[in-house]
Amino acid sequence: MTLRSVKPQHETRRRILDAAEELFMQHGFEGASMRLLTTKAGVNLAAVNYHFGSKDALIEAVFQRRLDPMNAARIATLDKLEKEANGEPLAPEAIIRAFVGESLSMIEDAKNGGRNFVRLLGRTYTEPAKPIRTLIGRMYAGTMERFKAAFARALPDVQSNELFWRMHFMFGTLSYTLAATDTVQLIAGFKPEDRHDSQALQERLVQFLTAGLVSSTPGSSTSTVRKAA
Amino acid sequence: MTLRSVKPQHETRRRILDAAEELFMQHGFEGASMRLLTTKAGVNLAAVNYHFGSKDALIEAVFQRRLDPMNAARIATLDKLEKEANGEPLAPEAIIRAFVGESLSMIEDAKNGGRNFVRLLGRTYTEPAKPIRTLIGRMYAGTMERFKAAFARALPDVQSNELFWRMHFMFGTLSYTLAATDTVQLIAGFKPEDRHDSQALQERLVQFLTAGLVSSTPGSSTSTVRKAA
DNA sequence: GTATGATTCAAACGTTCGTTTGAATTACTT
DNA sequence: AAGTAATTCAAACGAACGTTTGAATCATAC
Repeated sequence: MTLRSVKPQHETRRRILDAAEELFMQHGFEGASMRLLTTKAGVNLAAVNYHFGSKDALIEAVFQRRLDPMNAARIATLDKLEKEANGEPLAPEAIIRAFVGESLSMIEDAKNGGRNFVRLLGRTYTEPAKPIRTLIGRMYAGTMERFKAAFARALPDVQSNELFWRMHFMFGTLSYTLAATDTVQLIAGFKPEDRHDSQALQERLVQFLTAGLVSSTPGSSTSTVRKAA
Repeated sequence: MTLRSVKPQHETRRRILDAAEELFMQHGFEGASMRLLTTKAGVNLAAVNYHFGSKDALIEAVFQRRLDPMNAARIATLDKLEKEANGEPLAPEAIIRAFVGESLSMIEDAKNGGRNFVRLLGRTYTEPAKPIRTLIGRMYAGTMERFKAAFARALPDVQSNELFWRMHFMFGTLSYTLAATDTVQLIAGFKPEDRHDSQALQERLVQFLTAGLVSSTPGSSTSTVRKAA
């Protein structure tokens, strides 16, 4: 009847995706069972298989929903910056900001579940299961090539394999920051009020990453911090 | 008979620990089943419960075996450096080197399974299961306090909460580098020959981290890279 | 050699897993 | 209102999970 209000076509799908996002983040892919998941979503146990086919397909759908738009936004930002620059190479910091900003802004999006997803994403970079790694790699491939090219223009005196490693480090720092489980709280006395201030976090992160990415190559240039005490 | 040679007291325990180390790294804690694990170790299915009590206790034992000596070595290195410095604060790079060197040297230890463990460790930092996070946090607590104090002396003009975040970033970069699953290969065109050159990797990593850790605070000092294009 | 404790073994325990089934219900078209 | 497709539902499926059991085997002391 009219009691159950609007049923926007595929509400069940959305409910499942939201619940999966949160539970995969909290318990991992194997730890979040179908029964726990469907109960939290308020749907029947068989709904996942009906709408997605299998649990693996659900995992893929969870990433599809967020990752494709997120990477599209990253590339759009980069395109816009390069257009504004009129052929000049971008500042490394601007490129870094284009890459991490899209993730970090989702942290504040607690209402729409963006926070859940971004933490899930951070954890997934170190996921052992091969199909999931393949999935993530496939979804990121184009974006990574695009950003590597931008960095190569911005940092012409950093060699290609050197740049590869620095992007690797950048990726690691970001993913760990996103995942930010309570491990860090237990390890180093976490200050919860900082965590939600994504603007301050972004400034700290961008500063840290920029310094690391633009640092002079050890073997080449003049002043390095080496030598030490 | 004399056919089976020396049986050094607890060989079964060691075989189980080695197999667990590798399989936990490859498949995760839940993904590596007892049957798979005991088969690889060449022991009976019940051996884990007999020698360790439960699968959870085995997980804990896997970390105990490597983590305690590793952190002890980190602190010993730091003690030695500070003793040599005669009260002078250490160079930040030296502290970083003391921290990451102990992990990276294990990468080359393929024979004794050190590589397996260090990759397992990398992925465990983002492990969702609460008992495991608690375990890791407990095992790291003392070491982190010790290193935070050393960094605080080396970087007197970096505020405490600022320092916390930079150490957080450092931790993330290291753990991701250690985990270094094939994700990175799929994402960015991995060069396998680099991965095993742990010496070159350490130089790159130390350089990246040092630059990030000593970078000037945005709000305070004069020259920052900000502004950008 | 025989007794004692430690370890290994094959088999089974109960539980939970992801998935499937076929009927019941809902939504939509004519 | 009748008919058709889409969705939901309770129930069950076989498989795999971690763990337990009790007898068999081993090592070691007397």
